[in-house]
Amino acid sequence: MGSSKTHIFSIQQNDLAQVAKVLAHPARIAILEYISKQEGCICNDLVDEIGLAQATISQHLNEIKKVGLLQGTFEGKNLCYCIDQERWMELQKAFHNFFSNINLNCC
Amino acid sequence: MGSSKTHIFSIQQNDLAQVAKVLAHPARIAILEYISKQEGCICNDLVDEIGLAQATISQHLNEIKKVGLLQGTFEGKNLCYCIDQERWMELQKAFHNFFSNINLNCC
DNA sequence: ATGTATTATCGTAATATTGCAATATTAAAT
DNA sequence: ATTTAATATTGCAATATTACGATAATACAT
Repeated sequence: MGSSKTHIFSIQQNDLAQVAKVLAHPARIAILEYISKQEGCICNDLVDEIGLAQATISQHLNEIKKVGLLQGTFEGKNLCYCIDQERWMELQKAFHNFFSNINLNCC
Repeated sequence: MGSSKTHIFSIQQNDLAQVAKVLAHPARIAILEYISKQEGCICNDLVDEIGLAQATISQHLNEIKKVGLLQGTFEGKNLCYCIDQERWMELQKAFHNFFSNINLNCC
């Protein structure tokens, strides 16, 4: 074996896990934090800022994009990555619900 | 290579990523949800409930335990796993801060 | 002490992730 | 059309994760 048995879990459980997986790497946390600090974002800045190879940064950006957290628009010759506000708040709510709905009165 | 370059990131970034990693598997989401629904929790119930082998469940529980989210106390002959309230709320706050501190006014 | 039930650990195989160099693609400028 | 700069893709190696059967350890009951 080795692959996750996703089919035995609910869509909600798989979705939350998938989003958490994107946040489960410090480089992607750092990328999201850095993008949010800028007014815009040129990807090459990220390579200097984060300290990973350009190819690696590009792959991480792709992972973030895959869960819908990035919007990319062109600005001159440079690609400008932005955080998708609507999706961001959706995930914020999903995590909030997960943490809130857990019943802690045990033992 | 293949291993994460954790040393180039901040402690905060690594910590949040590590916790997210625990939530990055539907089985662990399901386990946490199930434990919270019970008044107590006998691990064997989990095997029936989740649908993974006993060894696999035990490993997942260990991952959850490693980030301090579980308290285990003995109750008769069965081990009773409980969610650690303090740690839970700490993580809730960490995620809340992460989502809140991101500045979305871009592009 | 022995048997039974529950949980943990070990060993192993399959798959996924991480990272980078090399190369390709893309867009703008000359 | 060529050159230049930025980003994406490919191919590969190293490491991590997921899963399970087999086995060990633990706790309780007899």
